[in-house]
Amino acid sequence: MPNIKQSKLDSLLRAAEVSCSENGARLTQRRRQVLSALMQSSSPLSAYEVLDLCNRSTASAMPAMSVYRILDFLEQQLLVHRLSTSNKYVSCAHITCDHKHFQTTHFLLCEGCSSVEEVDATEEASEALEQMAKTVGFKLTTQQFELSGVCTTCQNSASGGV
Amino acid sequence: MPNIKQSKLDSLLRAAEVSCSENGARLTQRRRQVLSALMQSSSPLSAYEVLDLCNRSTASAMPAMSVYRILDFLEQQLLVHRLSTSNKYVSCAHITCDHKHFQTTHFLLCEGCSSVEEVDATEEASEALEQMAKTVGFKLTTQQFELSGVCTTCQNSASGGV
DNA sequence: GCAATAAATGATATAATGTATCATTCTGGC
DNA sequence: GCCAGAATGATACATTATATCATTTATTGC
Repeated sequence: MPNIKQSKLDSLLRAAEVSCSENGARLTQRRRQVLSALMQSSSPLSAYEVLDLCNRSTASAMPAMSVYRILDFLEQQLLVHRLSTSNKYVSCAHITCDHKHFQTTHFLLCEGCSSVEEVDATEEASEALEQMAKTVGFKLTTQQFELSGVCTTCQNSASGGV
Repeated sequence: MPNIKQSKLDSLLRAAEVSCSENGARLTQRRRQVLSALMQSSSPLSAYEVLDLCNRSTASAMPAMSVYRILDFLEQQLLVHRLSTSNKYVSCAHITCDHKHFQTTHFLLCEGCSSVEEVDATEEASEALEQMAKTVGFKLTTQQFELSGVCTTCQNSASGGV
């Protein structure tokens, strides 16, 4: 059961297709299948979870190898992000808008419902972190972090969401 | 070849032993062996890298299972930290001092030499990040991040260190 | 349209990583 | 020494990831 409307999914996939072709890449059937699985999930998925979903929705079994290859591709196309703390994948929240990725996107991971919120780094946070790193001589090369917390919904439903 | 002096290693291990006994835990031979391997490494090690090191230094082969168990133990004792982005382990930088861990320790990971610097979060950084999360309704539960960058040494040796 | 070429996927094997389970050994308290 | 619990050994297996080569599918130049 999709967590998003079909119409929404369609428009996302169309936008993804456009985005690919602008890069001279193709959003093939298989790639669309993988991307679609991620888009319909409310939480990040591991490569094998994606695989299972894909193999549930169609008759022709996809090999694990393909999933890894396709996830790599989608990540390069910035259609999908890899969360390194959990080693899972989420579809990018900015596929339909003109949002630019300057290595300054943070991911807020809800411990209750496993949902992910993709937010831009604030100027203050970036500077404070850079400053902090500087005190030990470090120069940050990325401003893309994964922060654990609790989302609004789960804060309200004190139990911790479902 | 150890990257630290034997005397330094000894004092670290002694401090670790004291720390354990204060918690009613024991730093056994095996645990000491694992911890020692991490202490002597200048960069984080995966569980299997630790295993290899342990099995190189002694005749009696340690099973992988033990390494995982022992790493869990050492992590609980705060003698070792697990880096979730790389799924590797580093020995704590504050074993010999009275440093407290309040979930506010950041890890700066050098892309050049893979070294790790353990730093306390600054007030500014913590607040800025909390504020950022707040804008989307998130409440952070931890302030322990892993930031990629380049350390002083590697910045100077432009090649990227070795 | 069609061959040549490149891109993408399939298929298989295998490497690497992590966990479950039960047996055995070690340790401290009595 | 004996016992209970902690720690480790040993084995099997589950999960995750990659290497490699064959096959299919698309693209390009003609």
